Amino acid sequence: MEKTIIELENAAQTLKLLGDKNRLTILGLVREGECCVCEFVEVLQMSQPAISQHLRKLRDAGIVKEQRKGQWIFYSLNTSHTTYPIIQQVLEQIPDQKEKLRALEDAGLRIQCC
Amino acid sequence: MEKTIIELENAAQTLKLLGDKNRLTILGLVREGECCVCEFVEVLQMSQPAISQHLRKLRDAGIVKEQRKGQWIFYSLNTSHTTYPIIQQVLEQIPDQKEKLRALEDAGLRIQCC
DNA sequence: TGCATATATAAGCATATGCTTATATACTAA
DNA sequence: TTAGTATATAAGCATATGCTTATATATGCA
Repeated sequence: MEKTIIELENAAQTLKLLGDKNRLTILGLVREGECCVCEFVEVLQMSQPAISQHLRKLRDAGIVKEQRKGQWIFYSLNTSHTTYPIIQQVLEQIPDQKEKLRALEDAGLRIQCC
Repeated sequence: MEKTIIELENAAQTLKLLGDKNRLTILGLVREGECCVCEFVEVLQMSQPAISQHLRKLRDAGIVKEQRKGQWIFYSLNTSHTTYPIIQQVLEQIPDQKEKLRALEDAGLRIQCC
């Protein structure tokens, strides 16, 4: 398997974005599959604009990509981005967020908007 | 091989520290072996207090450890720290800093103080 | 068309960050 | 003991960051 070396400056910029508890949780969530904004709002218990601003940073950096589906916009990991290997490695070393998504589903909040 | 999961909050704090070009370079350097402060100053072309402050953050977080040898203080990776696996994975994905250390040695600046 | 829902953007503000300069501390050697 | 070298700390400042509230935009549906 060939190794892609990520430029130090790009890596630093990406790591800076990962270095926030809320954004790291967002990435932990999309790791499980695409999520829409209202789900992040619910799981993180943050205001919608705050979530939106975090998502914008992640999207501007190419870490996540968005896809509109009618009324909703879904975010997912951008697996084809240069820094994806770093993201992947980092996410493998933190607790997964499956439980939070399950709780959301149990509360009927996942179906509600997706 | 057993997997150690790093708490999300700890991971975020560590990643925030890695998310700085200069600190990431410092870690790239100590990855090759212990280095003293003056070497960081030389390689990064930054002021001594600026380097010192970066080192303090890394040390306070447990990412690096220090060892005084006479007049000099050497820094190295703290391989026994909880977040070491993350550091290790990240460092494997960025360009190594061997060249810079070699240049330092060629300039006689490595021997000078170590 | 008009209203409700989902999301984005803008402006403002408190706090965090990363440097600078000045100074303190610790060690070495004359 | 005194001077020199290596490093740390403190204070100050400009800029970055992450929220808030208010508002704009886009879509779906009656």
